[in-house]
Amino acid sequence: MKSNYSIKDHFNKYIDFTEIEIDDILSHFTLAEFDKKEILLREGNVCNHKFFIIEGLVRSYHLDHKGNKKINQFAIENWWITNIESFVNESPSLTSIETIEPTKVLKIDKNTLEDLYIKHPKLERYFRIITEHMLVAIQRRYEVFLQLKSKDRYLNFIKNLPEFSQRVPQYMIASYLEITPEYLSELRKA
Amino acid sequence: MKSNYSIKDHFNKYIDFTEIEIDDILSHFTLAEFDKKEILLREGNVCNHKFFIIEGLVRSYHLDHKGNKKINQFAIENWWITNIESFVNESPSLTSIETIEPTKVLKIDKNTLEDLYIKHPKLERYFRIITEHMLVAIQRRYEVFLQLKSKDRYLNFIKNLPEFSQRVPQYMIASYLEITPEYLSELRKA
DNA sequence: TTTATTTCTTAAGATATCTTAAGTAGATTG
DNA sequence: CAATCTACTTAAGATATCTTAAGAAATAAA
Repeated sequence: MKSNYSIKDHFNKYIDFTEIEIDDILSHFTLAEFDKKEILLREGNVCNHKFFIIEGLVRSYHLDHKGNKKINQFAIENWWITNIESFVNESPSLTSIETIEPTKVLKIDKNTLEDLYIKHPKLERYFRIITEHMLVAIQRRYEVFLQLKSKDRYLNFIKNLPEFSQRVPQYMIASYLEITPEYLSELRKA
Repeated sequence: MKSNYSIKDHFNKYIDFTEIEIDDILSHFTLAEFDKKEILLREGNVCNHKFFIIEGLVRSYHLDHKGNKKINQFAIENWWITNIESFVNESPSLTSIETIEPTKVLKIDKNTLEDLYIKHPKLERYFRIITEHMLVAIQRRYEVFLQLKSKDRYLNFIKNLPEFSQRVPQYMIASYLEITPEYLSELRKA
């Protein structure tokens, strides 16, 4: 495992790992590469991995009763993505994770990660902290949601995640914002 | 610190602590008692504590632009509550936490908790796991939200949290479900 | 018990957002 | 370059939900 990926910086941003520790940890990660529109996790399967995105862009979605893909997460470089519910409970995932751009990830499976927690308590600390941050982020995201009307959600989105508005097609943003593409189009005009 | 509170069982449900460990950990918690309608955390202050509810019922809310209290969380016996964003970032809390019933909590402040993490890595593991579970719960909650219309959100709520529908007044449930009390009333009739 | 406060209900009109259906522009493939 | 598919726009009518205002019922206080 090449060990000069950006994930090293990410680890060190939160925890003071030694070079040795990081190399040992990273030696248990696997690099995987995907073309665009490839599936990392398929709805219905158990999600056994956490994915760290080295390069690229993915979305997580589920199919609603009409067969529409409802997007609940995007992730880009230096973000973790998984279906946490499936990962924690080892239950069938309610979402699929699919690339939007060609994507490289480092992935680690649950059992290996559990072993690493024992061997490297610092790693468990890292994930305790990361998980807290995710909790904050998701809470903030949904609160914005509940408090803002469609138009303001959209403005809020392009302001806070400008990179996404460049790299993600409009209709996917609409889906993520829980707006119909038609109505978003109208809002953008107004 | 009396150490036969239900919190012991809660710890042991996730992690195999020894009696000694738990007693040491609990010796750093403080018991606090509140009447109904008392404030545990006031919007604008930094939330330095995590609260474990021994007995009672609380809500977390923030004031919207019209001065309405928008409830974003309830918590009862054996639940943790805090404002995680404020706690993690040491930023002013965007929510208040207030009792609905007379309530007893065990509370621990951030610095003490950080020290305990060092002394008892098992405790850090406990919170890593707890935090993952919260992440799952909040994600699931909001996804229900985005997918269901008002009526089904309400039915879903009384089905999954029947205890709350008994102990919490209707207009607070309406607030939590992001429905006006008038419309909820109408939905209940229909 | 009487009064005051809190909680719940009813109904009419207003608004945000969706649905459907069609058309246009842009991108990708043959 | 033509053809096909994908993404975006427009507009009319339908629906869910909110707003406002008022009154009824229940609970707590005096």
